[in-house]
Amino acid sequence: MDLRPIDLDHTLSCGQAFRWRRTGQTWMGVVEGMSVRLEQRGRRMEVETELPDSRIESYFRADDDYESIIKEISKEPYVASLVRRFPGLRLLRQDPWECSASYILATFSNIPRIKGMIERVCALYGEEIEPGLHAFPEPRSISENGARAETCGLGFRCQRFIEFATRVDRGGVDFEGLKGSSYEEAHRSLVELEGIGDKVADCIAVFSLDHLEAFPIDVRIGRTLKERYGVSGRYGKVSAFARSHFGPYAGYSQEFIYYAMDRKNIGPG
DNA sequence: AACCAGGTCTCGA
DNA sequence: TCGAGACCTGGT
Repeated sequence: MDLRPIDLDHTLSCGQAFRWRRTGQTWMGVVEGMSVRLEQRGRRMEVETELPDSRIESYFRADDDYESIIKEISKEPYVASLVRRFPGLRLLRQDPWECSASYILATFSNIPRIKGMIERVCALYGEEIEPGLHAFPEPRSISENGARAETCGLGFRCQRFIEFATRVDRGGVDFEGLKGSSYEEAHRSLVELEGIGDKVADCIAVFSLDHLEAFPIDVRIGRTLKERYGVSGRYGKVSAFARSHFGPYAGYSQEFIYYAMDRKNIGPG
């Protein structure tokens, strides 16, 4: 697929999505309930799936003007250096329901465990589309049999997860409306929901609702902002600084920064 | 084998 | 409105 530039390793392992797995040179995942295999080919990728190309292009945000976004966020010197280090890192356009449910589970945990929780939920509730490969479940499967979720090791997130699935199943979350509204409105509506606070709301906004100015601030991003820019304090204040400092595509900047921190802990690659 | 984690909620002041 | 504590438990 001529989606340039794209770097699959950067894009799929930077922490925005939890279910992609790399085996050898192949990345495997599930998009819209269909299995997808991807391989890097220079600055493009090869795609193997039954999903129409248009859906893959949408998932990888091919409609973004990547070059001009990179140019825009590169006005900030630190981000400019990261853009050079990690060319082809792209934001994804995830399904809002899957994204919300996943980030509700991601609360106060760590990535290996988050992946484990999500995989157990998929194995229990999701359709098996290939041997050993499950789709992300529909909200209804969860709401219909919430009790079984207790076997998934979700801890205190379990109740929130079931309640959220039930609400979505009943049409109680208007994702399309949230896409259409402003970032501020979307954020305000999302934090009303049980289990969704400022940070998770921003993850949902930027990773699935096309609000690219959303800038999720977790503890580590927070530390970086304090050390590098001297900003700290309440979420709303730091968030306002980040959106103003990094600009209309702050969400892209955030992903580069987050990935760079992650790399530092693992070691240079 | 302790320790810690992509935060959120609930309290008092 | 704001800051401090509690919080399930899997993965390392």
